[in-house]
Amino acid sequence: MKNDFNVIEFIKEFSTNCSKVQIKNFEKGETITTFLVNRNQFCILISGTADLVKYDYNGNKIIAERFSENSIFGEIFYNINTNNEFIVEAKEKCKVLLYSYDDINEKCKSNCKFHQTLVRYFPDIIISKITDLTSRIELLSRRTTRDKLLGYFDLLSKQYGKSFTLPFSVTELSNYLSVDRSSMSRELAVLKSEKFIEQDRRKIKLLY
Amino acid sequence: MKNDFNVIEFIKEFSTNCSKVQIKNFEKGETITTFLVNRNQFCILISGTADLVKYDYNGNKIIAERFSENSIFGEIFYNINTNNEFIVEAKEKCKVLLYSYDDINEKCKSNCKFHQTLVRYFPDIIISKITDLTSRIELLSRRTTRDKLLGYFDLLSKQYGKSFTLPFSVTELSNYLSVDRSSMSRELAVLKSEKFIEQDRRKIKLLY
DNA sequence: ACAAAATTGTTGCAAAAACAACAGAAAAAT
DNA sequence: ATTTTTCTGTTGTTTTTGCAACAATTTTGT
Repeated sequence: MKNDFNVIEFIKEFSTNCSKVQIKNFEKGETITTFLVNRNQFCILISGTADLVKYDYNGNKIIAERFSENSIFGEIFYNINTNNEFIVEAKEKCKVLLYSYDDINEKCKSNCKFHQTLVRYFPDIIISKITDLTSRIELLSRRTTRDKLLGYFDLLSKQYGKSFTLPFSVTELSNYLSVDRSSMSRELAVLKSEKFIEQDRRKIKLLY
Repeated sequence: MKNDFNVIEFIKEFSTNCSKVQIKNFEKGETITTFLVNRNQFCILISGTADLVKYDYNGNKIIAERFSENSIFGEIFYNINTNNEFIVEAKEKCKVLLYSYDDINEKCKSNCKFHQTLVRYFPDIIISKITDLTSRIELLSRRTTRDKLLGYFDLLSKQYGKSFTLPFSVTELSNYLSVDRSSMSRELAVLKSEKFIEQDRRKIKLLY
């Protein structure tokens, strides 16, 4: 029940005339939304890839989260108190569902299929998001670049096995792990020289 | 609706004879639960303080999250795939509600008040958890100890103003920010010498 | 009230990460 | 097809962090 639910199916079901839903398309590089004012926006990425990014005062880019098909995001999940400007950037063509979330139980006038399905599955959708965030916290709490890399490779290997292609470019990965790119590159070189991994750009093979 | 909801009230309302709910007490230092097997446990901290902790292979303690009254936690929020052992430790006397979560819509036989309320408010409860986790990610993604400290002080000052008492001991704070205690202590000394803050143990005053 | 244990602040030193600059490779744009 | 831009790997240098050890203070336990 929890894992075989496909948001896409859910999207297909909703009646497109639901007054509280908008579907928008974005081109690569466009800003999908910013987390500045509290519009209670709740979004589902129907297709494409997007990043939740922030720039610190040094100009370092931080990729706080990466969204892919079926990911959920939006202002409702973000504490607007902080004075950090987050931006959701489309990495490629994206189709996004935008929903104005006030209360899960507040439906549109017609109580359409979309709302019925949303109420039914929202808890599960959102629990899996928490799961993701918890893993992310575990990763970021690691102290060394090496541990972050190995921890991240671990997560990927659970899904794809010993050989996989990073969902990030090397530069983006460093932003995702919140470390300096060249330092990370140096650490990758060490891991290679120690025969822990093979790596060529995005292609990684774990040798342990 | 979202923010004035009090889980305690919700607890008071539920009929204690709900077959899917357990209430347990824990003494300081006791392990409330571990995230090792997938029992789909969902917990609410009714009173007390507890930490979600992990120890890395160097013996460094990591406080992944701190729970206080009304916090929710449990295995359902944790990706059991990772080979990291997390423990929820009681920091003081704790009263905990344990609920076996299969599906939010699967109620007990009597469809008691607890289940009615849970279904009604679960989305809001859980959204506020995501908000907390997102802030935490922002904090951990900061690269320097100084930025982490200032970022954390920022969060606290939003709530308490320029003067406040840390909810952590200095040692615990370093575990929470995932930095070395002595390094953090050194950085605090620098912030003091630069007249950015005043600090004496848990007492902090921001001078900016 | 006293002893034991834990916490705190400090410092020297070693290790790691950030910063900066550069050349070659790949990707994107025209 | 060619130019421009971005990405990648590398390395020297500086800065920051981690580690270790210690004394002083505070908290805890008996």
